[in-house]
Amino acid sequence: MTVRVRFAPSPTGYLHVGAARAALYNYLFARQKGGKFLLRIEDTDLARSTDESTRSILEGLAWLGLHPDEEVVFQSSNAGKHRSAAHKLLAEGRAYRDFTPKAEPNDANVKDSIKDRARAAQGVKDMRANPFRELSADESEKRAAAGEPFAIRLKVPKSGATEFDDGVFGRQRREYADTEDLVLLRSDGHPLYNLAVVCDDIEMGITDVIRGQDHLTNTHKQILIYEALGVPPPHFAHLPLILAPGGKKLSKRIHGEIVSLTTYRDAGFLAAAFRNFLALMGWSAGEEKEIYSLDELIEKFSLAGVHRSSAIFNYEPNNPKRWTDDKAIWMNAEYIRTMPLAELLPLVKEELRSAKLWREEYEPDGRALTETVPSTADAGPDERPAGVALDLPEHGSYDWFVYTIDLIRQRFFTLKDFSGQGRAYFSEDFDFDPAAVEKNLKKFPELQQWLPELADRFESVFGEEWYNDLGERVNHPFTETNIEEFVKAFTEEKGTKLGVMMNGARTLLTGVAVGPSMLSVFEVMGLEKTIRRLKSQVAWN
RNA sequence: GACCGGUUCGUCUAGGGGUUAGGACACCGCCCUUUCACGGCGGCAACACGGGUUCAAAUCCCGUACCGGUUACCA
Repeated sequence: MTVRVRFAPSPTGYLHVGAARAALYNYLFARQKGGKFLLRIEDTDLARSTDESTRSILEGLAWLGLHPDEEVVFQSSNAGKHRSAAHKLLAEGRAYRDFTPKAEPNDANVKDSIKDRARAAQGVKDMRANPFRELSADESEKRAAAGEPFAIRLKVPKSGATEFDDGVFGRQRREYADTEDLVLLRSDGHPLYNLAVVCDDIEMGITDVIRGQDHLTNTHKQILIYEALGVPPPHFAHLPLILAPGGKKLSKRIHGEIVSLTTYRDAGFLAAAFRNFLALMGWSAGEEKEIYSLDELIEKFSLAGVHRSSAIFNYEPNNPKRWTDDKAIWMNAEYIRTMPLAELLPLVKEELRSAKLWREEYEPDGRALTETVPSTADAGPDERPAGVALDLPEHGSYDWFVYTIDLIRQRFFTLKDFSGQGRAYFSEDFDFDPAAVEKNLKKFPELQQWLPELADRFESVFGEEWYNDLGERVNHPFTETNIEEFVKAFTEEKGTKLGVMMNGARTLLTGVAVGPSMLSVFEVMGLEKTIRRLKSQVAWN
């Protein structure tokens, strides 16, 4: 039988990282088994469901690359079928009308009041105590016909137990006595979750239900419904929950946008990196490997490798450096510095574009950024693209762009860094990090004279261009080797350390204190910008 | 309260009767270096507790503690 799994979120907010992980596991499972991955939006809670939420879920899944194989199912459009299933069970005597007046929902703290009520009952509640359970069919019909409102409840047998083998948690058993006569249909005619899920899963031909552990006890109720309906239940597998630091459930109300998938997209995470991180939250292939491509995840994934214990999603709200799980941040950085440039470049392009830093010259006709480009990070000056080593006019070209990105990506954590920390590479309008100015400039006041002087020297040595008859440049090109020799001599002349000069220059050129080798920075900025920025007094004021 | 689960470094985890309990992130130190959040080397750091079973328990059994889930005419 072909495997068919589904991800079934309710559209009552953004896509939660835990839900995203459930979607991912479903997807991996389906792909590995050659099955289908389906999406069903459980929008039966009219009061809380929103279209915006549905869009956000769809967006999030698309970002992660989890595309459903069939048309999206909206649960609300199946309400009629759910209703008739309930009535069928009623007609067969497997369910009954409950004329108990509906209790008023006590607002915000429903969960707490339920818990309190249960605690007060001391756990000795008789689940079969409903007086309408044994009401005669005639009487029941009569009252219904008279217009008295009623809910339909499943008639759970008095003795026995539901059992199933969970793909993660193993054999599960629950006495009927512990399961109430659950409501299938509300008195206003709306089907309830457990009925809707079962009906839809049957209708969609779901073979394996992989979902959060919070549904583990629901499963027993659902099996009861399958049995009443006379349909064999699918396989079930429940996933451990993702907790916040301190061991509490990761929730929107308490933990805010940290739990939303879109937060990560918007913060400059790579989908591949976050997917990789998510896959490892609660699953392991049992090997010492951390970086997995999607294909590898599909190949290696197994329910047996899913843990039974919940994982903690670590983060520190007030620490900008650790605003989310540090392993997630590390993994994103790892992807940024090691992934093929052809995959990274288009993402950087998008980032620069949205920061208004993108220039069409970086991707001229016939040179798509998606074409395979070898990393030049370890290449010597002679092996680099021509446009890089020769300063203008190639400066700002495709080759310059590719080389620059490859250079600066080594120390970046997110795509945002390309437009933030890396802004000075693409724009004249960049800020100076006060800490960098303090540490690298103000601490050495002489630099205010020296650096502009260095600029003048640069100009006289590298500025004029002479060419021979063949059109080859014969004077000093502004390249690492030449710059190094020159700056060293200049530093010696001033009687200071090379580091002082270099770091001062770094701050003026890039606005920050960290980055690649300063020689590369000079080269990549080009002579013109280097001179202008070394002379600028903006940072000094 | 009841039912169901869980508990290996701070975090993610490997290991499922005999291991110096392994890796990764984070952290610390050293090296490289013009800086650095790159890289290299090294370090710190864990089997919740108590009983059993066994020659031998992180690993199997029981109990306790703690944590989580569920206990709706929410999903």
